[in-house]
Amino acid sequence: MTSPSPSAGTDAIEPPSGCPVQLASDVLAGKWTMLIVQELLTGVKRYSELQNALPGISSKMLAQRLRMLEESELLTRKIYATIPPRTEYRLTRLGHEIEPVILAMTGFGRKLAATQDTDDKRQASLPL
Amino acid sequence: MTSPSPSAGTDAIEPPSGCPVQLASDVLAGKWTMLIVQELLTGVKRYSELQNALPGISSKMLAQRLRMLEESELLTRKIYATIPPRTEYRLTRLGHEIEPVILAMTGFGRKLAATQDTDDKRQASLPL
DNA sequence: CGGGATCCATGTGGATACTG
DNA sequence: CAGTATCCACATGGATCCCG
Repeated sequence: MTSPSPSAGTDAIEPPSGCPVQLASDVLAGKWTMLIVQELLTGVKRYSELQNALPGISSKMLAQRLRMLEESELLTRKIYATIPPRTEYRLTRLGHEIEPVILAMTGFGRKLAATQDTDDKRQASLPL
Repeated sequence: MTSPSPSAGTDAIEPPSGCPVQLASDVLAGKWTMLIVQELLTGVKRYSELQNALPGISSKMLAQRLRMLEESELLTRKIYATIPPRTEYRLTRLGHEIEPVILAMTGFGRKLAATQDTDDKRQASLPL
């Protein structure tokens, strides 16, 4: 990335297959995935806690995303066979590696919001 | 994030609306968006260069994403009304702010790949 | 409480063809 | 070269009902 050599021989093109960015966004895609991870980043959460923290999510989507993240080994599920049942979701070590992504997206999201805020025409002709 | 206080009074819940992460992933979502930005991060690119660098993308998707990114002020389009026509795409300053996100995702993507690689049962019982 | 199953509306994205 | 237009297949995701 940092080597600006346009005609380097070793890196042919860089197809989507095998591209780390593609792998990551493949797993993190989906409307709620990032938000779920963001919640889990603050600690262990139960199913109902997640559902409560994510206003608007349906139980289907929550369960689905949770399962996806589990299959990708980003979180673990701990089931307490009690009555009433209780399930705890906890990020794995790999799951915690998502934090820099969340952080970066938070930073960018803020700049995006700030830009759209100061977006009125008063200085639309600012140089690039 | 770093304050583990579960019952802090100032942060009620954090609905998806207004959440920076949601804003960012809203703009960066889409199958090819990240890859396009990644290409543009290395410098100015023409339409055909992008299409060439992104094997499998259709002209429709490329144009569509490019327009989206332009509307979000993440890139600018410079059209040369020559024959044959020539269009150059260049990230804006705001667009370059995506780089940390790409970098973070690259890092995570690599760890993901490495984990899936060393995923055979030989040490499935490693501690979290 | 923590889901699974089903149905369905919409969005996303691919293929193809056409244009300035 | 740099797109646009149209059609269509499939994936995403919401609503609702049901179950252990």
